[in-house]
Amino acid sequence: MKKRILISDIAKALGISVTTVSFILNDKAKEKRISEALTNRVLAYVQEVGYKPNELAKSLRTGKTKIIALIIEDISNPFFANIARLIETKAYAQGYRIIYCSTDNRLDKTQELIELFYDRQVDGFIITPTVGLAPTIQRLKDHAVPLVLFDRFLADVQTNFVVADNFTGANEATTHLFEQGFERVGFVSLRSEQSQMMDRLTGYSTAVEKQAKERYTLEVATDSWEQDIQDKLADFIKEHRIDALLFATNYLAISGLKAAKAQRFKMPAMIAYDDHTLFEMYEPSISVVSQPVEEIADKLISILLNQMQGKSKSLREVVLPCQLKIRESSRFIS
Amino acid sequence: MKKRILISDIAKALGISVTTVSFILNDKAKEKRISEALTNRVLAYVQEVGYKPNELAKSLRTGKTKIIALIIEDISNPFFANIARLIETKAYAQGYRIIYCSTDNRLDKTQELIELFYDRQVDGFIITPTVGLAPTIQRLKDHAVPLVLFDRFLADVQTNFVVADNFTGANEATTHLFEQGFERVGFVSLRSEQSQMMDRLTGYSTAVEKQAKERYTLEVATDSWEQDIQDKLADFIKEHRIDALLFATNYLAISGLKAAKAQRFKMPAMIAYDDHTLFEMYEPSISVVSQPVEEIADKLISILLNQMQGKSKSLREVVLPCQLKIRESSRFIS
DNA sequence: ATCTTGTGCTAAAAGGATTTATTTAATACT
DNA sequence: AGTATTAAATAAATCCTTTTAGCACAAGAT
Repeated sequence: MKKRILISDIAKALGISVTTVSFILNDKAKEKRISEALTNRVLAYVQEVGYKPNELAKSLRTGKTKIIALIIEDISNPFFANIARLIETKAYAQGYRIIYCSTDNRLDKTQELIELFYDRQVDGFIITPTVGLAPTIQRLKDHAVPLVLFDRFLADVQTNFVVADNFTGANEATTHLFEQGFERVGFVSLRSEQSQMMDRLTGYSTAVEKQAKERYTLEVATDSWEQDIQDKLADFIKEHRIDALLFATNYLAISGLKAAKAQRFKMPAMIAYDDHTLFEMYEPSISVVSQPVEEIADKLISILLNQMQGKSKSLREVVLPCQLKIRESSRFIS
Repeated sequence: MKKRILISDIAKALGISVTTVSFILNDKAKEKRISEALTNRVLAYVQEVGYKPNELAKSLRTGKTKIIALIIEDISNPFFANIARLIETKAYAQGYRIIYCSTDNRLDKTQELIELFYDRQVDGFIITPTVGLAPTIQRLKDHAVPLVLFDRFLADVQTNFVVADNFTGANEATTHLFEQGFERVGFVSLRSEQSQMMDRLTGYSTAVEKQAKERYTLEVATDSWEQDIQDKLADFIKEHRIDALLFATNYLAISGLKAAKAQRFKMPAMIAYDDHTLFEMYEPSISVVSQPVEEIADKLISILLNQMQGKSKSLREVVLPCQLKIRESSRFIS
């Protein structure tokens, strides 16, 4: 268990000053006019003894931590886990590490997490905001902290964000169901004012109106029990004699499938929002509106890096198109 | 964008020394015999101005970061994502944050990550080790870094670990298939020397021998293409006229299902290792050997916390029982 | 001979906390 | 009265870097 080697050890060993070593290690040798001979000697020695600077001390001095905070609804949801994975890879390639936490969409927890990571001086934030988070986000903005929201945005504060075109996604899905010949198309979503949920609802409603059909919506409380959701869903379908359904999230759709299985009723035609291995493999395979996860992750990172490196101060509001993947579950069977 | 308030600001405002404030804030008022009156005055003022210490400076001085590194095969795999979520929650409750990275089971990347996080002075490590990682782990041990492995362990170095009883899990699953009346039970696994894969293979082999039946194994290279895996699987099943299969990982099992779907052959009876939403909902539902994720996460955190808080230096090697969840896919249909 | 300019390097401050060692004042004890 | 003890607080060192400001010397300009 030998002691960590310090920059001062290097300096002492070579009989030069700490400053010089630091300059050389931070690629400022040229700029600071350190001779090439010495530069090479230092580099060689550093290599030889395997010196690595103490990142904490470095961060303390520079104010940069090379850490990005990922504050996300739930890392165990495949949609978020996949994005997390992509973000991680891209950040890593640029020398950034990810520190993350799940919020469960709870405002208090989210606020606390942001505060906490802010105190830890992370270099930037990627956040799926909860309703009511605007003041907290505004504060980050006031402190000029690089940040970008995703999956949803906040109307009350202007920030960078990357979201999918949820209106069009839901609209096209609904229209597709009507075009298939279904008449009583329902919409199941979360009781939430999150922008993505609102947009999906509006997308559905607009499509229904255009077809001059009836609207049937079911809003599930975010903190409901699984069993409760299943019961409500079954009732909803039976009561309104729904013949096709659009689910606003993948887990609601899964609850729907579970309900049908447990209570032995036939699931109407359906489309889910956000793809999932299950939907691809299910019998019948489930049609979905899928978000371009790769592009989302790409945009998130590139916007954030730009902000962090001060290359661009301009606001970036990115809306990416969704893709309607038509599979078997939305087919009309007369 | 006002300036951060420092501990020295507090001291100045109250006309006392920085030392005193620090003692009070670190619950050492009693021990250091700071008068109760002053203690309260300081606490009140700190509360009032909302002072929070700079965590970097704190960490630099104390050597503690309150950060745990989670170095995991792949955060987008539901099995790992679920465990990550549980670990996160438990760590959070104890004031620890998680910094994570996915390794893809690549040795070089894993080594680099460990080195990196070590330099960042994380307080502890939770790692799914790759083959060949023993020297790196040994080095961490030499430096007395708290760590615990999971999902698999390394034979060449003694460390804390938490794994499932993979031998018994695979053994029982295989035996169950024979008991159902299947004759030609195959085993599909990864070409890997990871302990959990070896144990599952041994579990299968032992069960086969006990029944005096034939062994049929297929080992897939870890870096194979999806299409390649599917082709190999289809060939394997046909060539050996397999009537039941045990899959060593959930994603191999999913590849199997995809192959059957794409190439339109009937999937033999099967059991998968590690549960997945898909398996629960699939038609027929897929029997699985499921690992006790909650308990695994519990043990991991409690062992790590114990180590970090110096409560226990003893080695903890935890092996938790798996649960065979019999569903439809392993039923014999004559 | 003096002044600039440029080269190559360094001493010391700064970043913001914790902790060790010490001081001061007050009280208790012969 | 003089000493020992204790309570209450603090100055200064420490953690390990980066960065600012500046020194010493040589070469060229006036």
